[in-house]
Amino acid sequence: MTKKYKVVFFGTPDFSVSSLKVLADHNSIEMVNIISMPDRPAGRGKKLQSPAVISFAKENQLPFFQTSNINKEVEFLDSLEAQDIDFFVVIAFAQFLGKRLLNIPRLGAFNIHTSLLPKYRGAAPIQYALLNGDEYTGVSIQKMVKKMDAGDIVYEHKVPIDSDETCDLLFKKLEKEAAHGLETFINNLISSNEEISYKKQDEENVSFAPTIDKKDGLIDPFHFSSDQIYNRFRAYYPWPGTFLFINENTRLKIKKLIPSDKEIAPGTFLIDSSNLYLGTKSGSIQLLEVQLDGKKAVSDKDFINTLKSKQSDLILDRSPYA
RNA sequence: CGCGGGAUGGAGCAGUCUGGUAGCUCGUCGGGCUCAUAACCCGAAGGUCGUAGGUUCGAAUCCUGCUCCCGCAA
Repeated sequence: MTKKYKVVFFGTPDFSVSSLKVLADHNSIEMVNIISMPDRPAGRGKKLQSPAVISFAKENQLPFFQTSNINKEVEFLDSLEAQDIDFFVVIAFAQFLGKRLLNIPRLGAFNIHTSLLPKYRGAAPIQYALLNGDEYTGVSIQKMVKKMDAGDIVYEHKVPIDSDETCDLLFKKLEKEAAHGLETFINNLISSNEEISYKKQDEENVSFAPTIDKKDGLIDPFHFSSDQIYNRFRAYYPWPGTFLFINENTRLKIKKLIPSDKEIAPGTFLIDSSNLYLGTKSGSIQLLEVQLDGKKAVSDKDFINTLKSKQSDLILDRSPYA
């Protein structure tokens, strides 16, 4: 009879579910527990909602545990320590694991990180790859140490980024790649009799990808070129999204845009038949789909129709850049 | 009970505060101009104003219930 590895999973959003599924379906793995954040009020109406990982656990009748700080759950840690856990898998958990926790599993805690470490340590590696216009990113699995995302690498895989790829698409792609990477790593671990090869991270080339702030979604045509804004748009789609203010403090969300060569004065709108452009520091951006608060997203054509019928001008509110 | 915006011809909107024959920019169809056009000119069709009820001589407009959509916040 083959040995069953006792595994504890840590994760929270949709993104974690594919990897959790790999573990749950693996016939050499026993899911000891699934740990996630507490239910939170979310959506319009603020109804309580479970993290995606917990919904999965419930549907599949797997044991789970929810807490806002796992390190403080003393009784729970006691019980884990008593269970001879083989390893942890951590993906998009949104909490740090303290020393005591990291010492529990026999083989270690393995974190799936969606960049090629040591590049983009931190919370938003996928967004930063897009923000910087990178042509590829990847999936790394590192054996966790106390320092964030700084552990030795046990698996890595390069993933190309399409030049027009947006964050939502890249997330989906990397969710699959992450799950595939986890599966590969686990199968190697088992078939090699736990001979894991570790690669140290090159501390010279570390970079960070800190949490995205909502107000970073403001488009700044005075300081950024059309390509930079386009990268920002791709990185922040759909969250937090990119936006700017028109007329007087009216927020205009940009749902779709592409860079353009048209040279227009920075911060100036140009309506050319049914196309809408905004001049940037270099080149311009063409707005293809926009949305006003409380309204549905509309095409450039529809937006222009309304402006024409109201005979109102479209001017950029410059106050956010002052 | 988290806060707020919206529903008007096929599309996007104005009109609602201060009730009185429904308008704009497009699209569609027909005609004209043109070598030609997604351009320009002329004309036409198309709406019981989300839904149910109430107030009124009269409701898109005021009041109440309901349904659906969206932004914020998480």
